[in-house]
Amino acid sequence: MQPFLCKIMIKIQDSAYFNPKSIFECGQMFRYMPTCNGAYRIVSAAHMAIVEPKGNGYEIQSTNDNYFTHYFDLQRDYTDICEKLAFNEQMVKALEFGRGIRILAQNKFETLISFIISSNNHIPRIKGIIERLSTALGERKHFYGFDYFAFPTAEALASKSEDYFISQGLGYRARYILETAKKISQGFDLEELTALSTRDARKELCSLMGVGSKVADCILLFAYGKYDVFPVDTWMEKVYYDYFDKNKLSAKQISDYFVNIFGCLSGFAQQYLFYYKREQEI
DNA sequence: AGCCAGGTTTGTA
DNA sequence: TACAAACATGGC
Repeated sequence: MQPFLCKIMIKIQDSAYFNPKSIFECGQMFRYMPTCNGAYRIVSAAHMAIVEPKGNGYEIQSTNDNYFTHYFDLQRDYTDICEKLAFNEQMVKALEFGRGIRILAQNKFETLISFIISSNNHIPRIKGIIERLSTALGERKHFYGFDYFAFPTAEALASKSEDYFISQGLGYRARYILETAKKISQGFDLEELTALSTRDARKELCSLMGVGSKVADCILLFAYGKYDVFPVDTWMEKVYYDYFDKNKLSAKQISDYFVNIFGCLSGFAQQYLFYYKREQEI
């Protein structure tokens, strides 16, 4: 501890487009814990941050300010995005409801594994499984009196057995996690995909066990900053039929329908709609 | 008590 | 290419 040093921290002066509840609970990340008075403790990869209200904005204390400045996508102007996404009445409502959402720039491996776990699964359960794996296999860390566990490395996951992951409640996803962790630890380079087109990067991600088009789109959106994707899950199918059109379409067709409308801002549109719809019906 | 979840894999035509 | 069954688990 160095109590005499002034701790550098991130200050959010204008909270018009920064709301921790919206950011963390909109379904893009799973390692968050609401504490009190609108504050949150979060873990991303090997880093931890504490986000708390201060004055008209927020203060973020973290293990790595550079990491979280990028993570929160703080340089982006969301005023412009929200203006362009106001396509219809339901979009306006979703934008108003989720005003403080920001699409996070998350760790690629953590996002890959987390969204393999997410498939055909409930968010509360996904959170539980991820915390269990992190506690068991992640490096123990310490920050401001809090113990936390880094997200497990590919090597740490690859060193376990399929039965181990079944014992952790992963069900039939146990095999997917093990196979994909092995592939990553054996040299499959997630960073290399950054330079590829969205289409090519998606194809590469889909070559990993447990990654289909929806999970791939979530990884592209939440970890690669590729915003020209529109992940379609059961909630987004409801959004399509309730707010947009009644034509019976496949998930792939629904995704294409929305990308055709929202283009390079599709990922943002999807996230506002997901948060809005799920919070209405949950 | 069943339904369902931020779907993918595998098999079939 | 398109469609359907199988799939483990547990929160609600």
